[in-house]
Amino acid sequence: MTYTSTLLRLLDERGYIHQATDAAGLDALALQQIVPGYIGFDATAPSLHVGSLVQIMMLRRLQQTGHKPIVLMGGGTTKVGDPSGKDESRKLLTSEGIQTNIASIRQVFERYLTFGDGPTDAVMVDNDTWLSQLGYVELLRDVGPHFTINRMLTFDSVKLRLEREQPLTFLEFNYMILQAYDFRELALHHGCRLQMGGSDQWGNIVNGIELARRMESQEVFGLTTPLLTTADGSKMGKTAAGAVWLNEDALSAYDFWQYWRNVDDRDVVRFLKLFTDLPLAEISRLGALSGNEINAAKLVLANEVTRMCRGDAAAVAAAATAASTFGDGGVGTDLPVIVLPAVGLPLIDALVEIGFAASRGEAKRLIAGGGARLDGVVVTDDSTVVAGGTEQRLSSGKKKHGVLRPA
RNA sequence: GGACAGGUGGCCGAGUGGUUAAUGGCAGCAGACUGUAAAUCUGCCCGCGAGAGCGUACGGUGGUUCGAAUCCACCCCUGUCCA
Repeated sequence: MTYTSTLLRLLDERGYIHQATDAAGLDALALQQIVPGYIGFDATAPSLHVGSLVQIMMLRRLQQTGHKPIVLMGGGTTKVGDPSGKDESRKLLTSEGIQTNIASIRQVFERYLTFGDGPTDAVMVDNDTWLSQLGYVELLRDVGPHFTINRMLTFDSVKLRLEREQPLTFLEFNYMILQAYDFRELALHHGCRLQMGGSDQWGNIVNGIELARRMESQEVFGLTTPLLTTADGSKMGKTAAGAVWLNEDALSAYDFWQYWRNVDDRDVVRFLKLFTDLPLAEISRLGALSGNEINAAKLVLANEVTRMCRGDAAAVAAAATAASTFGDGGVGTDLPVIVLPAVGLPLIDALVEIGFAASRGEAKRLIAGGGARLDGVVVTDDSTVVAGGTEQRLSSGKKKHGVLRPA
């Protein structure tokens, strides 16, 4: 399908579109007016991770093409817990915890979007402000008639849980209703005409559209992104060390940069389109690189994404550290550092302290397996004590490096 | 409330009295090969301890036994069907 609006053309070219409820209608709307569009985000953790980055980028694209992004924080829905794609119930958080998380998450959005009061400035809203005001009886009366259980049972998020014979509580079952209510609320009070989200949110989005239509006679649209998996089929954003967090205090810029530097060859072009602002021509040039040369494209990817998410200085420092660490065996400024006492430090303790091993036993196994290195030299004796006095580079395998620095 | 089926290590899933810290798979870590990629192959994969070993662990609590994830009792939780 060819689009005429800059919004849909951009989204289409760069690979954001998976499904749309009425692509032609949305295209036409985007030509006529500023389209306020929203995406909902969890507030379950103090930081979002790379898994949410496509959605953040979608909002950025919306703003880039002259429309208005609405960031919906799920302060209220987080109290309930989204059953979509989860095979077990989520822990419930306290209100204070949720508010702290929202404040922390907002910092990242400020790097991607321009907030303010202008017509295309981004706004952030919290669905707790209206959800917590809802009365049960009123909700049943106003919203209840628009949902049938028959239909609700057909949604994948619900079906999956039932098929797997896993519990799905009434609380979670109601999640889709609350989420649908959000769309109706935003349509009513913010003129919102579009909800976007991952493909797993399709059911929720469609519900919201129907509810807005039935209650407000307002035509609104839905658009989903492909569920992003890495080329080897795993969900994006999880690595050894855990999730790839967007907030600086949750994951260092160096590790963040490394994540992008190490993506699968097959993902490079796709990621450049989705996660950077580089022109498509430049991206296809980079994508044409083959073999060893593709590493140049990965460098660009890591630099660009880190710059956008963490700022220029962080990106430059991370790149420099990587160049030094992998290039000439030096130590960059971004590597993790622990203090090396003058009397020295047992190698096992150093590995644990710097975080390369979770326990002393694990550290020993690492050493026994030939994975521990001091200044690039493999150490196989687990009783080794690192001598104090001089700075040394401690490594676990070839990729994880840290610095032991005399006090 | 009743009948039945279940609850095992991060996940899935074997195991129905002893050599079981518990088969296998996934995930993870390390090694080889490479390009800080993928695929493949190899080793490791509860904690403490230099080691012998010790401590914890199969929903919970008690019990039977020389010995229990495995048997018994009660309890908790989940599912399916019935009321």
